Amino acid sequence: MRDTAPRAVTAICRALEEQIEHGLLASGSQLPAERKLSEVFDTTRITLREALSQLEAQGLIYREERRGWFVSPARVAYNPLVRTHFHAMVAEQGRVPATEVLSARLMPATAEICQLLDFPGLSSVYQIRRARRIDGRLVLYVEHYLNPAYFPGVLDFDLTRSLTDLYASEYDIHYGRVRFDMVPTALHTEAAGALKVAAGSPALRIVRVNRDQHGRLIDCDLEFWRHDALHVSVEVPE
Amino acid sequence: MRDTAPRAVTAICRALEEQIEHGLLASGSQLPAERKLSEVFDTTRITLREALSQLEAQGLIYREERRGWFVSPARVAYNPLVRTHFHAMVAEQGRVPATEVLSARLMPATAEICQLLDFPGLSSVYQIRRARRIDGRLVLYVEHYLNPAYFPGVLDFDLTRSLTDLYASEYDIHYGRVRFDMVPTALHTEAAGALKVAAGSPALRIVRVNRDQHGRLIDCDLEFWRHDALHVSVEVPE
DNA sequence: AGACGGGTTTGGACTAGTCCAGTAGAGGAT
DNA sequence: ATCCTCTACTGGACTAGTCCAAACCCGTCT
Repeated sequence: MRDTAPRAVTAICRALEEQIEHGLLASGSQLPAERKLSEVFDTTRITLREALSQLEAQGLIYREERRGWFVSPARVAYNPLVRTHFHAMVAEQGRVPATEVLSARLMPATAEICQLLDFPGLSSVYQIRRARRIDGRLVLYVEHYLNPAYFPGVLDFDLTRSLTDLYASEYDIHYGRVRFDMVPTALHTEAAGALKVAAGSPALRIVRVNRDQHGRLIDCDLEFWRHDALHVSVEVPE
Repeated sequence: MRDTAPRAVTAICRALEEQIEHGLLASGSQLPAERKLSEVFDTTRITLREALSQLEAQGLIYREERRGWFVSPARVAYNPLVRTHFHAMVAEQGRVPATEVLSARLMPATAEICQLLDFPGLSSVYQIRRARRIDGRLVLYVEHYLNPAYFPGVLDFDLTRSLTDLYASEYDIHYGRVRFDMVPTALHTEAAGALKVAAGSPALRIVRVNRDQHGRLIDCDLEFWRHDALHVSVEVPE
C-alpha cells in the first residue's frame, strides 16, 4: 500500500531529486514557476511548496526571495582546523569568492559579546557586518566584533579584505587559539535580509572566538551560513 | 508599517519564543494542540503550522509524530577533537544516555561504504544500526560499518555497549586518526522512521571514518542527529 | 490485575482558492 | 544609447475548510 501510493509530497520530492541527480536540471539553474510545477504534478501550490521546502531542507534546492527556486551548487568544505580565511578557502576549491561590507562602526557591546570577549559591562567594540558570496551567490552573513584596544583605527582600512591579512600586515597580530561553536538553526531576520532569503530558512550558525599569538582574546565572529552552502570537514590527528 | 503589523507567522513565533524563554513553557513540556493554538492566535491551522515549523527549524521546539509539539531540551556539546563516546559524552553533561540496537548483520557493502573504507567492490561489511536517546528522547540514528577482517564475531557481543570500549577490551584496537564530515541536511525516510519524526525534518549528518593505532581503516559511522539536539564545539590549539 | 474494545483527540495530508509585494523585462520617451 | 515607467509574472502570505490514521484514554470483560 505504502509503496503504491506514497504521499504526494514524497512523490514530488523523488521526481525532482531524480531529475537533479541525473543532471537534467543543472546546478544553479532555475526551476519552473511554482504554479507551473503544481500543474505538472497535478496538485495545489501549498502541497507543491511543501515538497520544495523539503528539498530545500535537504539542501538540494534553494530559493531567492520572489525570484524563484534554483538547484543548489556543490557545497564548499570548511575545515576549522586549517588556519585560512574565506577568500583563500573558496578560491582553493575552484570557486569565486566575493565580500561586501554592510556596515562598520564602534558600538556598545551586547551582553553576549561581553561574555565572549571577556569584557566588563558597558564596553565598546568595533562591529563589522559583511556578506559573502561564492560564485555570485550570497551564502554567508558575518558580524565581526573586534577588541578596540588592539585595533585602533581599523575602520579606516579597506574592510573588503580578509581581516586575517589586515591584522597581520597592519597590527602584527596573528591568530593563535581559536574556539568554534557550530549550531544548526534558522536565520534570524537580520541575517535573512542580508542574504536575501526568507527569515527562518535553515542555517548553520558558527561562533568563532579568536586569540592571538600571545593568547589574548582579540575578536569574535558570528557567522550565519546558508545551510546548503558548506560541509564541515575535520581531520583529527592521532 | 512593518512594525505595527508584522506577518502573522512572525507574530506567533515571537509570542511562543517569549513564553519559552521566560520559562512559562518548561523544557520538554508539551504545547497545546494545534487546533487550540490556532484559536488562541486567531488564525488557521496552516498558518499556525507554518509558525511551528519555523520554531522547529530554529530548534526551539520539536514534534513527535502524531503526539504533539514539545519544547526542546538544551543541546549537548559535541567535540570531535575529544576522544570519547556517546554514553560518556552525554553522562558528563549531566544527561541520561540510552542506546538500542535496531539491527546487526553482515551485508554487501554499498558503493559509498566501499569508498569510505577503501574496500574493493563486492566486499562484505558488518552493519550495526542503532538509535540513541538523551533523557529518553530519540536524538541520534547511526549506522556503523565495521571491517570484518578486524572484528571477527563482533555480532555476538552486547552491541548496546560503546563500540569504543568493545574494540579496546575484545580486540585491543583503539581509535587513532579520525575524519569527520558534517553536513546540515534533512532526515531520509529510514532515519526519520527510527527517530519517530517526519521524514525531511532538519538534521545534522555526520560521517566519521576511523583508523586504529596502526593507521588502518577500521570502521565508519553514518550519524544522523536531530538538528536541535547538539552543538558542535571545537577548540583549536595554537 | 490484565487484556481488549471503542470512542475521542491529535497531528498529517490535502484541496481550492484570494490578495499582496517585489522582480524583471519590454517598450517608449528623452 | 540611457533612463524610466508600466506590466506581467514570480513567490509570499493567508483563509476555510475536508478527510484520514495513529495515539490515547477509559471502561468493560475476563
